[in-house]
Amino acid sequence: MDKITVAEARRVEAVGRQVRLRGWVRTRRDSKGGFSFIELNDGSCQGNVQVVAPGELGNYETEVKHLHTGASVVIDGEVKASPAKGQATEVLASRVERVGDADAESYPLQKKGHTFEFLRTIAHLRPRTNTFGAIARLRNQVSKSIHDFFQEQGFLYVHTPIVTASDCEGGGALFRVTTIDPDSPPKVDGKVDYTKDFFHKPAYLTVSGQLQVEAFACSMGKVYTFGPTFRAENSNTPRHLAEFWMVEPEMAFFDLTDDMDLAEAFLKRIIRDALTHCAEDMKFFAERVDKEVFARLENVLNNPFRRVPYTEAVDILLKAGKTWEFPVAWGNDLQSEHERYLTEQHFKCPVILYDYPRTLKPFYMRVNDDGKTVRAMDVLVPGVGEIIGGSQREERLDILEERMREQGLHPEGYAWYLDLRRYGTVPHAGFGLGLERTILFLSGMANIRDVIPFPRTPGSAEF
RNA sequence: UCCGCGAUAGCUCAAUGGUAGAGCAGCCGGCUGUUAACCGGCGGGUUGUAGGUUCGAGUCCUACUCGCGGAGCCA
Repeated sequence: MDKITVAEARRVEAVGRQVRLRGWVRTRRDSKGGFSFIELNDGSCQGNVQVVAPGELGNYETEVKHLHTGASVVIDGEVKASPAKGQATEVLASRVERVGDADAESYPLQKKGHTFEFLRTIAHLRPRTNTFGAIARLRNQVSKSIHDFFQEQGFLYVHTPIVTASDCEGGGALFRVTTIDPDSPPKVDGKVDYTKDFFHKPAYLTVSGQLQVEAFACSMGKVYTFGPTFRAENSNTPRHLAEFWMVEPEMAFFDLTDDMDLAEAFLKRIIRDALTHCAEDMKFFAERVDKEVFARLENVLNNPFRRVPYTEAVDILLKAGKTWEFPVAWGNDLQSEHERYLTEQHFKCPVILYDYPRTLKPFYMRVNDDGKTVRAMDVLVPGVGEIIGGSQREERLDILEERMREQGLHPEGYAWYLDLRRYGTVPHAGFGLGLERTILFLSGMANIRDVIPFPRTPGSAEF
């Protein structure tokens, strides 16, 4: 008697084996011929295994015929080739143990489909559905691909801090971390005295591990960080979360071209792995979620990413003969409508835009010789828009300080970061990829709240 | 944060300002190596909240709450 998964039991090689299966009932169909069919799922794969429960079972009338959707069971039996259409194998049960019943009157999941909006209100039960099981497995695969890709290339995984005491990229997008009693905060000169706080200064949840991971790139060479990231922006859209996962590689002695090469290879690896290792789930997405998903992924996989300077992109947009909701002009940031036009209609393939105006990008991006642009790059893909943002970093101390002042930042607050340029500075580059947006792209799911187990958005931190 | 749409049974949705319904799910029965099974019966409602207009409001008006879509910000 081997304990096996539903995924194993569904394979024809399992025929003839005596096995034990553990899982949850998806549906039950009774036959007056004196037996029942139980669709069993244990999360190991998209499909269920059909269990045939004969009427001779001692608990057939008392328990088996009353197994509801959602009940947990242990099944002992023999895997057999299925005589009927719909599945290659089935399990003839010699024992069915009901472990935990699920009251049919109150259990919210039904055999039939539910809207994603409704499932969001029962986020603790939705992994028991086809779609969210598939998402969970895909998320796992993408996480594994991220580690595999970088580890195989000799990258070092660095754990950057979740709590940061430096107010990195400016103002209001940060969650404050404090142990101060909000009802009676210590005060000095009428303002809250953060020197009395846990860290003796204001502290926040990280918005990016980039600055810290640069420190390790400038000593270990090729490194990456992969973890949760927090934004307190009041964005209520299908593409934003207050808590999300981001992978950020950072490489010493890399220029912007090296950075683009890596980003392109990385994205293609993630897609290839998903198609190879999540084939059944990807097929489910193509059939039930987004019919275009394979075409879109093949397009990205099989085309070189078109690399276009920002200045050229602006020219293309100006000559497109279209009326834009937001004006196109050199120095203006590109809007969603512009990015989508470039990747979906003009080039019809993935596009990497680079060399953006210095006024549009953060202080740490390297200034080009023209003095007007910086070595920034954004990867745009059809169907989603921007999926990766990166840059070659400014390694020259004097220019970096100048850029900080230009953007109203105080170099004194970044002493440790400036030390990386003061002592043994090197050209280096990196990028960031949002995990959830990648899952949206891969699955064709429409709402980012449905590709993370427990979404956190403005006004919502349930579960 | 701005603009738009919505909220009715457990779920998905109907209902000219005039007695709140259907399908699915559930329960009971029937039938069947079934496949989102099928057939019959039964139970199920403070129509998001608070006001207002009206003889009469699920329906019209106001505010609020929540959800969704678009935009901004961004990953």
